[in-house]
Amino acid sequence: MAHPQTSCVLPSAFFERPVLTVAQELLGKHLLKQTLEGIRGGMITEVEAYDGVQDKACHAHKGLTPRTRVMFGPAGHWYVYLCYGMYWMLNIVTGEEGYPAAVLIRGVGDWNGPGKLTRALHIDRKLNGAVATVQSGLWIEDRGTIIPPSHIKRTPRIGVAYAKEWAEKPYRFVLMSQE
DNA sequence: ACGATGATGAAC
DNA sequence: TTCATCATCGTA
Repeated sequence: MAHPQTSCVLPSAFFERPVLTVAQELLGKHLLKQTLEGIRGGMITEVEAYDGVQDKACHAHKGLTPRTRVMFGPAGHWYVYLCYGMYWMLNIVTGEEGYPAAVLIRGVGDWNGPGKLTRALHIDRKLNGAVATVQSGLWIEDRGTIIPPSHIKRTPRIGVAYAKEWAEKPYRFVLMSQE
């Protein structure tokens, strides 16, 4: 049997698609960070989609501001912001340039929760606006894992009750654990 | 159930 | 310049 498929760094074209498509397909991919101790990371297990100015839960709902500028830019760049004064949230920009959308990475490997994984991987504002490449030190790889649609659970997003009807949309994707 | 903790955007 | 709000988490 042939050697298992080699790792492939996701190219920007992967992210230049509708945010719901990208969010779903990010499950099973590997988030990797270059640290002083070497390359660390794990499989992406939970994500949320934030979709344009019409999405009341999306920061870009307020329009183009200094904070949301990265989301209006080209796909494949990191959008990192501080939440509740303590936790860094990691997002990857998707879709066409000028259309503000991004995927929030909420679960990686054994880290459950968006603030825990950024703390573990030392991800902070220095990566805001950077491109997801090996050179930038934070990237995503396809290691050949196939995720059947039946292993993906869709639910409303977490912590966005203020978004009214948009809070109910099933924009959260969770990889169900398998034995 | 609640406090830590600071950036953000809007109001004044 | 002040204010309410906030895509969270650990402790109680």
